[in-house]
Amino acid sequence: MTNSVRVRFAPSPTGYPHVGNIRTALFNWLFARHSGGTFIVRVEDTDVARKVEGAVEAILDGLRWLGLDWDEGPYYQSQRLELYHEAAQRLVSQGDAYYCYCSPQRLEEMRAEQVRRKQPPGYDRRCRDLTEKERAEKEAEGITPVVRFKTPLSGQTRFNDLIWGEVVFENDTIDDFVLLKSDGYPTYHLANVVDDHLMEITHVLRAEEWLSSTPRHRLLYQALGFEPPQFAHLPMILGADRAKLSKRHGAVSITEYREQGYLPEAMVNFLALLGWSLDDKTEILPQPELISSFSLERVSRTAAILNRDKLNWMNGVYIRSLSLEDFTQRALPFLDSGLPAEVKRPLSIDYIRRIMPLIQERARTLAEVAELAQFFFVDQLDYAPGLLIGKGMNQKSASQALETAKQRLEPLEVFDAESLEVVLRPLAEELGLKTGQLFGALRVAVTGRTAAPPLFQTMSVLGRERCLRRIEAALDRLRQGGR
RNA sequence: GGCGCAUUCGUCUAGUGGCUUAGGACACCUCCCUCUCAAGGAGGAGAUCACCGGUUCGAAUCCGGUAUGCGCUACCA
Repeated sequence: MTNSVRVRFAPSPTGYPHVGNIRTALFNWLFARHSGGTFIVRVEDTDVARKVEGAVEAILDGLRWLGLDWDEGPYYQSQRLELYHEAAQRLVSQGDAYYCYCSPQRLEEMRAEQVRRKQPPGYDRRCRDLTEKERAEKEAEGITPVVRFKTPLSGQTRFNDLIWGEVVFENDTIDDFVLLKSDGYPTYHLANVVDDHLMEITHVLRAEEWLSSTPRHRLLYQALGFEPPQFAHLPMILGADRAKLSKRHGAVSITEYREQGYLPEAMVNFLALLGWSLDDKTEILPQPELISSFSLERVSRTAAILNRDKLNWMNGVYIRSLSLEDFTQRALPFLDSGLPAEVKRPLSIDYIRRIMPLIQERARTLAEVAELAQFFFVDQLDYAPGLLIGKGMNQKSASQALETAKQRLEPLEVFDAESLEVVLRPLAEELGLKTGQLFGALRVAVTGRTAAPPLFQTMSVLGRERCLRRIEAALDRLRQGGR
């Protein structure tokens, strides 16, 4: 198959893998998997100054976590420098590029002047038509030049973006951009075009911020005699204030989402729906459905804001869909790191297995599991004594209720949910209380909170001794509170 | 400043000239279920489809202008 799809995810290791980049990777991956094509990872490490240690691993980890497996790469542009040099050289000898000896200072001053005069900033092309003699003089001064592209001074560059339709740019608005920097590294523009050609990329799916650069790339393809790929620019993901995503928007790195207990499957589903939709109602689309239904035609053109509430909801949906064992295994590390230090380690897996059914349907993130289950593990419960006294009750009736309950529970041999219900439900009526009142007092006594999993199941897991001890402690609190 | 692009409930979105009194989801509110919470069920509120003008028998959908926002305008990607 000569015409099969080849796409790439081309991150630059200048920082953490934020959700916008990851969403771009996802769309590339979905597009490749949908069409039976090839997904390639290429690290664009051409900016030596901004390179961040460990960034590549973080990016690759993020992809692996989400299950975005790649078929080729990762390739590193820093290891392919000759290729870019050759291309630049060829462009120079063809007359499509030239050496520029302007100093950074001169460029900066020039730009400042242009801005001051409210003119469009851009290189003034001083070195575009240097004579051999002038060039030789500059070389003699020991200046290492950059290579600039000789952008056509007139005409238009147009292309048909798969998502945005036909886009037209006037060539005279594009300046002579740099292809090769003086440190020998290529700029994004050169490296990107050379590699996309060499790697036979058929579709370039990248963020919208590249739309304005695309005419430069088209011009380069043309000058190099390469067949350009199809372009599809993806809408951006913005922060809640509609500004470009940055650290102050909270979690922006995909690794943070993992740490906060989001499931990769939920993350994939959620991210896929940021800028893409199947129809007017389908929200839950697990990976296989995503792959089979993904299409560029249904990618939207408007920037999206990441809605945490909806992510939380969706993560809850995925958590509930897990098998109990799977959920337990995934929750384990979060329990281990989230439970107070005083709780003895290693945690008992058997005990945890009995707790998790009560937690699974209530957790929206794995990180919440530790908090939701904490009272199952700690020795001392910490709560305000007033919580023991429910609506329509007072200290006396609360004490009496707990005291009586304690007496009835003590002789119980079987301490399962059913037996507990048989004993406690009638007790409420006997005490002249509503079930909510009795159970509420017991719930607080036994869990320290007013919202918890169902009482009988909870008590059953806690066990008779622990329940009795906690009820005793609650009675103590009530007595102290009354002094 | 120049160039490019966008604009439907708070947010994600459906919608490509009549099927639309603009549909769904999250969040919010009410009710049901119920020992609390969660989940689930039933309802509700929430969008003059940015604005102005035009084309048309008919426009969220087509055209023009304005506003706002975003992106690019680096020897960053």
